[in-house]
Amino acid sequence: VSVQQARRYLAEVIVDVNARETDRAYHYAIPEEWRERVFIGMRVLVPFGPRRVEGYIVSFAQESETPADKIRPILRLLDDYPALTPELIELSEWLCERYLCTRAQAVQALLPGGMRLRSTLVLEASGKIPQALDRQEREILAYLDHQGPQVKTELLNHHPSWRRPLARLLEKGAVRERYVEQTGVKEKRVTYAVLKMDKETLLEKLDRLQANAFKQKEVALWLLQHGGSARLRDLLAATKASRSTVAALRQRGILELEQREERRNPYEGRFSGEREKKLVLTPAQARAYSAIMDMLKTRQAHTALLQGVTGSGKTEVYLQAIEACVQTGRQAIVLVPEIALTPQMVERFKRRFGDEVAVLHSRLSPGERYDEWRRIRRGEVGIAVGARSAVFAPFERLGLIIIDEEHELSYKQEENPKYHAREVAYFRALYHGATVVLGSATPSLEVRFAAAKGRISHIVLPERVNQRALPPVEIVDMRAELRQGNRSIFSRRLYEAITEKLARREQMILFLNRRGYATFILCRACGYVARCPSCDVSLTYHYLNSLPILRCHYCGHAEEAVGRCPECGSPHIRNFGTGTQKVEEELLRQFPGARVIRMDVDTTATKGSHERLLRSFGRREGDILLGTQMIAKGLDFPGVTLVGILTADTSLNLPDFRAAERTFQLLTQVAGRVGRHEAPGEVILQTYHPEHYAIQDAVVQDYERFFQKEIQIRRSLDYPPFWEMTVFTAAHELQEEAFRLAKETERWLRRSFADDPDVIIHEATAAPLSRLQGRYRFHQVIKYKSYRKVKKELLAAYLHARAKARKVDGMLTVDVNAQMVL
DNA sequence: AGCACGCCGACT
DNA sequence: GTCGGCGTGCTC
Repeated sequence: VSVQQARRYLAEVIVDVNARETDRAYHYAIPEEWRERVFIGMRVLVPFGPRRVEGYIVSFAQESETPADKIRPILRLLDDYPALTPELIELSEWLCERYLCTRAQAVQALLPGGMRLRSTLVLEASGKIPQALDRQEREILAYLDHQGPQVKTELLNHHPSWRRPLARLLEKGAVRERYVEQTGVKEKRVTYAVLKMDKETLLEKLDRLQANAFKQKEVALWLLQHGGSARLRDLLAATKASRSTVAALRQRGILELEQREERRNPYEGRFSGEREKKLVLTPAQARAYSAIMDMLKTRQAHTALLQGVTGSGKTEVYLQAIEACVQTGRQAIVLVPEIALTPQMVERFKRRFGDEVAVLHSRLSPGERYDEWRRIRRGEVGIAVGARSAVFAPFERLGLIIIDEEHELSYKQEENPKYHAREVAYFRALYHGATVVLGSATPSLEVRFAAAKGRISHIVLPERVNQRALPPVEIVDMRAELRQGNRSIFSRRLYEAITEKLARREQMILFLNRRGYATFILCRACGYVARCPSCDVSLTYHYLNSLPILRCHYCGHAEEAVGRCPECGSPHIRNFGTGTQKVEEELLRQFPGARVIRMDVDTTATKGSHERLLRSFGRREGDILLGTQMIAKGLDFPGVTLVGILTADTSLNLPDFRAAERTFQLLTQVAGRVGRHEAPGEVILQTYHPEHYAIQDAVVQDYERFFQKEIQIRRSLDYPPFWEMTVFTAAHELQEEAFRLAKETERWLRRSFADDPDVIIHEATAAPLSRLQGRYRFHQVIKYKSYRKVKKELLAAYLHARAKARKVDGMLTVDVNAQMVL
């Protein structure tokens, strides 16, 4: 240690500047007085050109190639502990290589967003006024005097012409620049009042107080009753005392005020009681459990697919494996799709493990998130449950990573770094010798294929815990309905079922994968369809506070809906397709008195609304839960006896190679919401493609049959899992330019991989979403057998094409191991 | 990515 | 002459 300490002269620092040009370590001097307190992985504030930015120490050095006069000292340590562990530093490096992102982006993904430092340069009048000032200089000074200090970049954005006169004012000293660092979330500190003497001394001392010091006595006794220390706020509230009373007690040395750190606990006061007991495992569960135990015990990296139908008790296996893992002093991460991270799911973990589990999800405040993260970082908890980014939970003795609903697309991040949580889990498992368990009723083709090839273990839970058969699924051919004159959203069969369930006061779930009112609007006179002005999609009809508006689901553009066709003026303009809003309206019309709870992005936008709606349905305050994707997963309501899938085809018609897989998974998932308890359930599935294999196989819940068919298609069309796919996307305001950029990428790739049989380079083509936010989009797809063999060339192609795109004001992005091609 | 600098055509 | 737009280069 002492040798290392002695050598801490220079720190190699990654700066939080997201640019290729600055994507490397910079050397900074470590001020002498910090040499004992500086560690690898710490966040620091450093000068960077004319700016100050956040940086991360990735190593120490004694000497540097950089001339000594260029090396500047670290300005500040941002934490008193290293935010990044050595493993996370390595992981950030791996993320860059794997997903072709910058180091700054990689590190940002690893840390809770709220803790990032934001530095702004603020201008203020110095009060010193030189004599010779021109008109503009006087104007700026007057502005600053009047409006107070201004953020420099904002000021110059509003008044670009002020750049030069401002520079002169700075030189003359009439205006000052000052850096303001917003440190991001910090520990929450709360003032406590603490008694400074024992009971006897206190009572004695109180006796000797003046007779009229009622309040002081009251406060001191209250504090004594409450264990000698309490939050100052609580004390003042309870005793109705004022600060001056407390100050008087302080003066007499009776109590002292202390700043204490306080945890922002999102589950304050809940789950503190008795822990839920383990359930008795079924023989199949016990076999799964012991298979996982065997892998854990080796302390070597292992992966297993845990495949079990909905209701087969995967979660109980997870819980017991986690418990065993934690008992041996190792830690566990559980990933759940954000959409399935419902209160029900969190409660299950909290009831079992109480405060031993840290929960990370998007509905926490930045402060709560930071505190949960720090409990993990300090090793105070052994378990982290969360969505995708929880895979970065900074544990140092990781033993087990569970990815539930492994097939979910949300495990792939859509922004840089475009990582897949499963791949990050593999990296971490290798580092720690940990076990990865991938759980699903409908595994992704990649994972199921890996199990078939023996690359990962395959554990199967063949039946439901309660031995209840899966609910019968009935297909309704909507084409036949139409032929027989039923133009309603509800088939006659579904209509009857809803009527019957309502009469019996049973609950039901209706699923529709589309929000809004109508999917598009069309003029029957001239064929005009309302489209987004900046994206290549039709606008969706919504009601916002009972006002009809047209909205783009991709960029958020909204416009008022008019009763006449803007092209030909015809009044015969009407809605086609159906969204959740319209279904809700139809339900209320056709089933008067039915209580409908609608759940989609529009009704769950505000904090807590998601939980509120679910709880309300759980308390049977609604008969029908109508919703999109978000009701497909993780929900468990004993009273539900009917699931209606209004159109099973929406996802089937997506122009993506995973359309069939997605459809099968979604239908199986939704059907699984019913009949988990005593009441038998049924599922009614409406479709225009009853003969499609994804639908046929979902109806009988035959994953294996689906897998066999789909894997053959993937093989014959050269899709994953046989090839990995990387997609370059070129975007430009002009269609020709976007195409040219994609073509340029294609050309470069073809030159790099001449006739490599392990690489397939596709022709540049228009993206299915051919225009987005005002830019035309073209794809360039490349497939390969081994990333290791192509990564250098991929990076070169990317940098080349990106540089070209820059020059013409275009965009070029890359998605390594793309999961979706839209 | 920011930010400053410096060049150059368009104005008072 | 100066103003304002934009390309270029640097950041330990």
